[in-house]
Amino acid sequence: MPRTTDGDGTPVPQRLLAAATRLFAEQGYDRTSVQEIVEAAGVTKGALYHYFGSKDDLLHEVYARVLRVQQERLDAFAGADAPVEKRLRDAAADVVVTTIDNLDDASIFFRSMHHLSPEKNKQVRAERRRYHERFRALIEEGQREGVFSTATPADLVVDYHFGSVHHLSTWYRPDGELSPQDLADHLADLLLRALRP
Amino acid sequence: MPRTTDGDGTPVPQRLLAAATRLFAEQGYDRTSVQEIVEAAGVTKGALYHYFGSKDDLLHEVYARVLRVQQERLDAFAGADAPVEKRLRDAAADVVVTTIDNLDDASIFFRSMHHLSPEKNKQVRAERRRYHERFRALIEEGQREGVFSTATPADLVVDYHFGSVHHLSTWYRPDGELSPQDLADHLADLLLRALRP
DNA sequence: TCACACATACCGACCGGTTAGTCTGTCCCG
DNA sequence: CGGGACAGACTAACCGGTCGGTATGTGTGA
Repeated sequence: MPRTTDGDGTPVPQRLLAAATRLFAEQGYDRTSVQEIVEAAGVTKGALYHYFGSKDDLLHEVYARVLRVQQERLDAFAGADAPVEKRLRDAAADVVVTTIDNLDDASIFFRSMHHLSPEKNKQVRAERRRYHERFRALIEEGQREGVFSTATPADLVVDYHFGSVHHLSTWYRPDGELSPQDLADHLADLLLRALRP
Repeated sequence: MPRTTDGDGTPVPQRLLAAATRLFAEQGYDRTSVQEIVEAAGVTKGALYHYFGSKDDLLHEVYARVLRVQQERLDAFAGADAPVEKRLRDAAADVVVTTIDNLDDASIFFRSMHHLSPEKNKQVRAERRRYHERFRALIEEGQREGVFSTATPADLVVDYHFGSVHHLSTWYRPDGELSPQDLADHLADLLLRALRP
């Protein structure tokens, strides 16, 4: 039997990624030592450097995974067959729900991006931009149709909305009385209300 | 002549604080060494530890300064003699302008808060809450008067707005075509539009 | 079917370098 | 001449990453 899955059923690379995600979110990238990560995953440094090129590489993998998932979901909502108000509302609410579902990823995202090497940072920013642009296109579509106000430039509206989404990890408490879906509905509502002509 | 001001006219503690602020914002708290700070301020470690108890202490001072300034400004705007819509709009726009004026402080704030020791973190959160509550009271006042919609709970609206304000340091580029005041007007407008009954 | 060759997965000691913080001493002002 | 304001050498603790080594599995040719 290959060691890759021993002890626990999940393969070692995934276990390392999961441990790193949790620890990065809890203590920050710089404050998490490679030693801590491998201990949490039940392996040693040899295993980590067998699968990943560097600690930085590990962080990059976390980002790549999140970005991939979010882009896929946005594309699905934005490309649906429905009026633009509904598509925007659904997309805006969905990003809130999935962000809450992965609050660890979110806090890593907005706190640790500058720890990535310049080239990887550039790569992440490029993917991030693609995401924003898809969202912006949705708003511009509604503005052309006349269902959204043109008082504010679309890209500003996008940054306004995502600013608060990114900050969810700072103030949202899962044990509060507001369910993720309720919160998502409220935030999407705020966006749509701000866009009323 | 006391050494306290030599070389440059500004006192050593302030020079240390200014250097630390810039470096923390540029590279993050953990990636900035005490050695770098003292070199940038033109002194040595002896001076730093003469005035500050620890590196953590230095970060806390940065926070304290920002919070004090922002609270004062908010109190002034919120307590003015004007209809609540105008007071909220002015306060919402002002926080954007002053945040842009001190983008370094802002990026430290939202990236490095978790580096503070638990007790200092608690202290900062408490002051932060006071600030949010003053802002929320303004919204609730308008809701009672019937000039703001009650569709969304006031504290959610506050978090929505400040989420994007905190994220200004991520995406706002001072060399862009949008002046700080223009941007502030747009963001305040988005808030007020979302609150229309 | 057995033996040999090789690859993969992982261990853990180790290294060069960095860091926050300390401590002793010096200088200068009142 | 006493004490505040620093200088700067020093230390003890880590940290990311490397590397030689081992155990297990897999493919292949006779």
